[in-house]
Amino acid sequence: MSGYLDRLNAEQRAAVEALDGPLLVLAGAGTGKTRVLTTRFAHILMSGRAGPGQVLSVTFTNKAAREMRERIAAILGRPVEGLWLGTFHALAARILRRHAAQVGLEPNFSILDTDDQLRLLKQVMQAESIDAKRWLPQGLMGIIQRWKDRGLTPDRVTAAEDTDFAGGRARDIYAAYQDRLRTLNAADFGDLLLHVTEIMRNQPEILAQYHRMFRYILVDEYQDTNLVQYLWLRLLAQSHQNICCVGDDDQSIYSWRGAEVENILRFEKDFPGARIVRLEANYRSTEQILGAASGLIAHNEGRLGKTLRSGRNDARGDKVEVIALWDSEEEARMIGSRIEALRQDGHRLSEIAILVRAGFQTRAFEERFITLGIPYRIVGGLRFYERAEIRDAIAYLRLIVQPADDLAFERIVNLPRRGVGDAAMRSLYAYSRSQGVPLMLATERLVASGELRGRVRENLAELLQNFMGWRELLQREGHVVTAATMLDESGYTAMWKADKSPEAPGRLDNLKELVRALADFETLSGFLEHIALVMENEESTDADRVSLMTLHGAKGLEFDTVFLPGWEEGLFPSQRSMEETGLKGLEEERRLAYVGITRARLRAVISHAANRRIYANWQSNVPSRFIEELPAEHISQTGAARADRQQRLTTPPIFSGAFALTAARPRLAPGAWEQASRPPRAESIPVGARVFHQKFGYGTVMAVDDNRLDIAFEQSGEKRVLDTFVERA
DNA sequence: AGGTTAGTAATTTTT
DNA sequence: TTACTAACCT
Repeated sequence: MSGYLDRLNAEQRAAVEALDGPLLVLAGAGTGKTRVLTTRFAHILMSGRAGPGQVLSVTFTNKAAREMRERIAAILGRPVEGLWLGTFHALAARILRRHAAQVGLEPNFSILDTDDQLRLLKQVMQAESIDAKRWLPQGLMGIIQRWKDRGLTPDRVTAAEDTDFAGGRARDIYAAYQDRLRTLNAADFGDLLLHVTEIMRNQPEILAQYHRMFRYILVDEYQDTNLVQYLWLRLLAQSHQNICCVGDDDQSIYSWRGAEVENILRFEKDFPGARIVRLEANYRSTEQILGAASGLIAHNEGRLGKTLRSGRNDARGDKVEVIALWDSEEEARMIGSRIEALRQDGHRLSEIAILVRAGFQTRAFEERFITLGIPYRIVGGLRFYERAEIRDAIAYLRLIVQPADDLAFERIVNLPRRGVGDAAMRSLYAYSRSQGVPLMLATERLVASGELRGRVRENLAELLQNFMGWRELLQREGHVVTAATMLDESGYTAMWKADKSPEAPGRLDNLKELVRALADFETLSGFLEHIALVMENEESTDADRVSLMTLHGAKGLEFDTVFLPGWEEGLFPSQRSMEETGLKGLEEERRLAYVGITRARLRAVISHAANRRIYANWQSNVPSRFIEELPAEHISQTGAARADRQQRLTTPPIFSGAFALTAARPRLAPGAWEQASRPPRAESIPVGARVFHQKFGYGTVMAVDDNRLDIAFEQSGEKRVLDTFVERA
C-alpha cells in the first residue's frame, strides 16, 4: 500500500498529487492514464480528504469502470464498498431513481434500448401521420438523440433548430415521444443524462445535496464527453471545483455520436485556474511506431499538442510497413500469410489484431482465415443481449415485473404465434387508448368481455393466466426457476426447437446461458437493470485467436502486431465522413488512424489495395492520403507498390462482373500459403459425428482426410472444411 | 393470419 | 452481395 506513489514517473506523480482544484490530464496513448486515475483515487483516500463514497468516478465503458475498481482495490489491498464509480449512464440511472418524480417518472422506470426506442418512435410518428417512407424513423431518432446529447429538452429546442425533418415537425414529435415515454414509465439512454442534468439545473437543493456528497470528481476519456455530460459535470463541480478530467484530444473519435472535442479544448476557460499536466512518456510502442503516429497526427489543426516520447528502453523497433496490393483478396492473402509466419515464429495469435474502418471489411479476412485454418474472433459483433431470442426472453421477464410495459407486450404477444394479428391488435390499441390502460390490462378486459373471440381469445387467456402463475412463482421460487418455467410454458423454447434453421440450436443455447446468467443476480429487477446498462460481450479470452475489429472497437486495447488494411481514399478516410462534416470529418478520420497505429507495441503493417469489391462490383482505389502523411523516416514501403502502379496504368479503372474479376486478378502461387499452415491438431472427429460450423451450421461428417473433413451440412450442402473449424454437436 | 416476394438501402456504435 | 421491410397473395 505505502509507496504507491513511487511507481509513477514525474509527470504521472504531478497528476496524482495536484489534488485540489480543476486539473486536466492530457494523456497520450499508452502513457498510463488508468494508473494515474486509480492512484489519484487512492491518494485522495490516503490524504484523508474524502471517503470512498465521496468521490465520483466516471467512465464511458463498463470495462473501464471494472478495471478501475479492480486496480483501486489492488492499490488499497482490499475490496472497496460504496464507491460512486461507473459509466455516465449507470451513475445517472442510479441518481435518477432517487429523484424520478421530478421528471414525472416512477422510481422503477424501465430503461429502453435502441430497439424499443425506434419502435416507440415509429408509433408516435404514425400517430402524427408522418410518411415513414419519406422520413425515416431512424433519421428522427438520430436528431432526437443529438438534441438529448446537447441537453435539449423539447422546450429548449428552438424553431430555427428544427428545420431539416418533416418540414419542421421534429420538435413536436420529440415532445410527443417524451410524453409516451413518461406514460410508459420509461427512459431511453439519452434521457438518463438529460433528466439528471435537468433536475440539477432546476432544483438547487438537490444539486447542493450532491455537492456535499461528491467532494472529488474523476472523469475518464474526457475528449468523448458530449454536451449534457459536460453540463452535468460542470454543475457537480461548481462548488468545490475539485474535478480531474483525463483525456486525449488526439483520440477523440466519437463526434458523430455527439462527443465534443471542444469540451477538452475549452477546459481552461471552463475551469479558471485549471492546471494541465501532460503525460507524454509512452510505455507501449517502439520509437518507429510512435514516430509514424506522431507525424501523422501533426497534420491536424487545433490540437492541444503533445509530443509522445518512448518510455521503453528496448530496441527502436521496425519501421511501420506500408504495403500496396492489387486487390482486396490479395490483401487478405498477404495478411493471412504474414500471420502464418508470425505463428511459426512462436507469436501468439492473441497478440495480433486486424483493425478495419468498417465492419464489412472483416468478411474478406474471415473467409481467408477459414481456408488457412487461422483461429480468429470478431470483437464487437452482435452482443449477447442484442440477440433476438434474448431480447424476447427479456421482454417476458419485463412483463412479469411490469405488466404495464407495453413495448415488451407488443414484442411477445404473438411470439410464439398466438394468432394475434392486425385486427386483434387494433382492438387492443383502441381499448387501451380510450380507457387509458396498458395493453395487458386491455387484453384481460377484452378477453373477459368476449370482444376477442375464437383461438385468439383462448390463447391470450392462457397467456394472461400464465403470467399470473409466473408472478406467483417468482415470489415462491425465485427468478431463476421462474425464468426457466416461463420459457417452457410460454411455448417460446418449443418455438425454437421446432425451428429448423441452422441458428436455432445456438439460440436455444443462448437461452440456457441467459437463465444461467440470471443466477448471478439477487433479484429479477437487479438483473434487468444490469442488462439495460451493461450491453457488452463477455470476452472469451481463453483461446488463442487473432482479433478482428473496427478501429473504433480497438480504442483502449493494445497488441504486439497490428494490421491496418484498407487505407484507401474513400474507405479510409471515409467518403461519407468527409462529405458530412468536411475538414472536421477528415481530422476525425486522421485521429482514427492515429488510434490504429498506436495500438501496436512492436509491429504495424498498413496496407492498401488498388481494387476492392464493394457489394457486387469492383472499384479501383487510390492510396489514402494518410499514407503520404506518414513521415518517410519511420516507414518502409514494400510489397507490390511499383508493379501495381504499372498494372493500374494498363488496366481499366473499373471492373465489373465476375469475368473481369477472374481475368484481372493476378494469380499467386496457388496453395503457397496453405502449405505453410498446419494448424495444431484438434481432437479427432470420427465419420458420422454430428458437428457444428460457425458459418455452415450443423452437419454430419461423411469422410475424414487428415485434418480435412467432408461434411454434409444440413443447410449448406456438402463442403470440405478444416477440423479446427467445427465442434462436435 | 401468416407466409412469400419484390424493393431498398447499406460507416463507425463505449451505454 | 446481403439484410431488412413493406406490400401482396393464399
